[in-house]
Amino acid sequence: MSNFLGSHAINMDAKGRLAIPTKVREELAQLCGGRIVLTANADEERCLFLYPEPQWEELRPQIEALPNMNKAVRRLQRLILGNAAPMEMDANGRILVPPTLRSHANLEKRVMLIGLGKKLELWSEERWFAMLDESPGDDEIPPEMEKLSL
Amino acid sequence: MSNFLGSHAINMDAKGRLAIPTKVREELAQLCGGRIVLTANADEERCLFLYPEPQWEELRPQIEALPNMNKAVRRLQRLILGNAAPMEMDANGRILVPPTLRSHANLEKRVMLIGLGKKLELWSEERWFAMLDESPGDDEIPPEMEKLSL
DNA sequence: GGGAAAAAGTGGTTTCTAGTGGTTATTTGT
DNA sequence: ACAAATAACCACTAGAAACCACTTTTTCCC
Repeated sequence: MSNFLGSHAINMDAKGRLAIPTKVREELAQLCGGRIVLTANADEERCLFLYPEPQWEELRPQIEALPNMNKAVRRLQRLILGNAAPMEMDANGRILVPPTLRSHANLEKRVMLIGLGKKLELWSEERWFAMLDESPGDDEIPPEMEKLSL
Repeated sequence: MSNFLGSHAINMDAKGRLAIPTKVREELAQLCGGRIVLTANADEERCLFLYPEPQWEELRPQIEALPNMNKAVRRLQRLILGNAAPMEMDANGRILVPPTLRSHANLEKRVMLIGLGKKLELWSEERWFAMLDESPGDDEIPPEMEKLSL
């Protein structure tokens, strides 16, 4: 089972190629033979999701099946399905980020790759740290989270 | 069962290596073979958590399983999972603190290692003593705490 | 109480591999 | 068919991690 953790600062070169860190690369290799799906996220946060193919194939039907008379649902479908790009790493463990996705998440040279269990997130370094510095906001905290003992 | 207690003042060298005090080192060795997970904390307090692997593996699934359409949940997941770094001590009982975590907790040369039962906390010496001087704040006190008899 | 030995803390060095950039080949579109 | 853009391949460099050596402190024994 996939279990991505930790944050990695990586550089995108002039051609839009991203070198996946060795640790992550090895996990991806044995998990899905390097076949991944890159897509936009659903929220206002403007980062990219990177799913190993099996995890993606688990998620995709659920999103497709959502009843979409609701505007928020249509938006979610358009963002996640409409931006999905299947790809493989090259011989050096790099992926080529499509220009559309690059601009969606505002990726320039300095990029953060964040492991979140079953998936990874790609952030522009600037936005990642800006997000962390923000106040937690005043969304109500779900009871499952209240019960945690860290 | 782990039961870390007490505070230790330790020094970080120029490469970001932290020598774990012998007492703690021995506890970690027999508890988890020296395999630990270092991560950021979830609050505004800006210190690091140090979990023995078994304790971490108890906590991790709970955080991954949280329903994350909620913003506060996503933030928690990104902080705790997204900063988690599994590591082992080197031959001299030292750990290498990743630069990201170093700056998250503002760790420089002088660092405090605090035992809190199942986990340890890492603080910059400066922030540790500043926190102790602060007033307790005005969060409402949970009923479990009200019932304590110290 | 003093000295010696062992253990712990500290800093440096070397080696290897991951990351980076460039070059060539191939494919696609005009 | 030719040109441009994309993809695969190859080679080099810099940084990290493992290894090693030295200094300092503490403890035990004489």
